[in-house]
Amino acid sequence: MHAPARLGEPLAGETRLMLRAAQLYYRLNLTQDQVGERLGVSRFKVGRLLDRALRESAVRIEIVHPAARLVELEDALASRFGLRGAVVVDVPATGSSPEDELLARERVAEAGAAHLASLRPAGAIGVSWGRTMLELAAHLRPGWTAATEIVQLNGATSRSAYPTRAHEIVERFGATSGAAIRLMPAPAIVGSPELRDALEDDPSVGETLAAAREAGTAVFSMGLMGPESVHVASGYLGEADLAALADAGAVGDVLGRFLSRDGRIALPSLDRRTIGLPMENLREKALTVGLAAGAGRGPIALAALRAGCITVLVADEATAAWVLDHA
Amino acid sequence: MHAPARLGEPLAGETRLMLRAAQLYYRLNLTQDQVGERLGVSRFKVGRLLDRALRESAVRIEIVHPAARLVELEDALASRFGLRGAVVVDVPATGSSPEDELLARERVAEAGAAHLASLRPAGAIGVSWGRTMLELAAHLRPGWTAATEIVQLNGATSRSAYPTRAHEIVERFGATSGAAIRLMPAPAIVGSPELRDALEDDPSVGETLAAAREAGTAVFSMGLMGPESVHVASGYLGEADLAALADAGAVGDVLGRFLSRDGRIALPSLDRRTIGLPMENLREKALTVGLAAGAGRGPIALAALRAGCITVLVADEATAAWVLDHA
DNA sequence: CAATCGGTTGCACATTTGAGCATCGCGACC
DNA sequence: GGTCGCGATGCTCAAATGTGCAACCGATTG
Repeated sequence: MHAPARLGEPLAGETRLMLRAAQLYYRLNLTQDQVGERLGVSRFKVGRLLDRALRESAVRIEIVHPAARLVELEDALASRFGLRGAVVVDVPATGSSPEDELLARERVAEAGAAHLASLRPAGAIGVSWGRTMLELAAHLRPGWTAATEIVQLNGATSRSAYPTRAHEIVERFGATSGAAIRLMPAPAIVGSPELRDALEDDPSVGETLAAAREAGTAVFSMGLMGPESVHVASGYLGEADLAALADAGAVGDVLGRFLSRDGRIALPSLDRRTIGLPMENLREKALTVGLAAGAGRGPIALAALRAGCITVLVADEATAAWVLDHA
Repeated sequence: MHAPARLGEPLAGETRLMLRAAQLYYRLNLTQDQVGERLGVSRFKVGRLLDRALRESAVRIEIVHPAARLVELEDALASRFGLRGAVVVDVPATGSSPEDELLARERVAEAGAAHLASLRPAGAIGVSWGRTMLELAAHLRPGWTAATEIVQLNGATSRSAYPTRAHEIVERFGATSGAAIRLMPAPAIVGSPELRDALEDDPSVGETLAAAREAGTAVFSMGLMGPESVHVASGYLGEADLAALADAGAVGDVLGRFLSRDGRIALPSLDRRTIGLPMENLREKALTVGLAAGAGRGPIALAALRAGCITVLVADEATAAWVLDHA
């Protein structure tokens, strides 16, 4: 398109004029009028000269702020996946050591809390649990929303020594907003579909589940697939389930629902043993905030986006970049 | 002044907004109104955000055209020395081999011819001689000026086998413009002040000299000091004169007048033996175009500028840069 | 020599942007 | 609890800028 004046070519007078105009206009901040006066041409010509300079990219305008890349990623994510918004967080260290994971979680959770507050969600808000959610809850500031009810979205009562602390999360959401809370007194995953159905039919769980379906807003984090999943630590998943999930191509979970790369339920047999809001109900919500923090979350973030269950994604830079790279 | 957001700091929402505004405004060329609409803020706020982005240099506007540097040098020269104009020419090779010198001369002469034509000088035009002037004359296009008379500014009849070709230059100036010509039938430098005065008093030289004084415009090149000076080749300067000039700190010549670094006549005794327009008359002209082409011309160009005998300088990039560096 | 065509110029007018100013909200300090 | 001051906001109005259009210039061609 633009043939840059080769060095050694005689410089056309027009080009000289153009560059001089650009210097006066952009460096000295003169008006086009003043530039025209100094150069002895009309302001219209100056305007056209500047036009040309821009078109031929003789002047370059670039955004050099260190955070510009984050904003770019946010916009790219939002437009690529039709999101209502995206928040990409810069995390200093991007390794996968426990400390780095912790840091990423902190930063993403903090940004998630701030962004969630800025959205001022009303009515009922459903929340999941997990380390990132716990961190997010810790960052909520009193009065951040005027929501009426906080509902736990999926089962969490631990059967191991490692507590899920789901109640802490829900309580913190409630305490900071003044909303009523509704817990879900059930494990995340049980041994059989029949037991799952029985529990969900029981009012203790069923009423919470109904409220979860009604909530207009959902906030959840994305979990890794593998031995480091919280579901393993919490005792919901055993070796056999893990192996079956791996065979089925699961990449991680959302509300205890394990997804494969393409965003489908990876292992329906397991899904039928999972207690909590089903995928299809999550998809229907007006506002769903999904958090992905830490190394290896790219695949599940992408899967969740493909599943269409996210309207606002909050992620660290590496995860965001991975998602866009592989979309 | 501006503390760039350190990586790892939580990114203030304001900054996000600022960067987003900058992206939309500068990259997508939306109006501030449209940006405001998309970002949900007033156009005034957008304006202020963009202001801030500019002040904090989060956006950088730079002129990247390869010739931009030339224009910068031109402007710097013009303002530093109060010139009416300056033309700096890009010369591909900037060594000091004979071929490089030739190339520099060609390019500067070509640019000088073009610029001279664009100035449309009227009335009488005085010209000097030399290799650069010969080249310049060759580049003059018919009808380049409506001048009435072309006057040779200094003596040139050669006493060696190496001709000065001054008449060719003057004739070419005349032929391309239709102006009458006036040659100066005298050597550049003679053996004694008395002979100089006698020649200048003789009508043959005196009338041309008078016309030279009257001319409103002068065009001349700058010569090197040393054994490679055209005055040595033409036989005007001997070993003794060269040594004396060197002792006196001469750096080059203008119209056969050798100057020291500060722009003064380096060796008055030699100057009194030089035939042609004196420095003080050159200074009085409304328009004087001085050409400096080739390695080592920096010092004489600077000296001539300091002498105040140049209103338009035409030089190669290296010379221009040298002058500004040492001014 | 007239006709025509592409490209450039300046202009009137609409849009966009900037500057100064009154107002508002909020926190600090009496 | 009042009020003072500061920063942020939005407004009006003027300046600056972009756009479509008609006139014009110079070159080419029938």
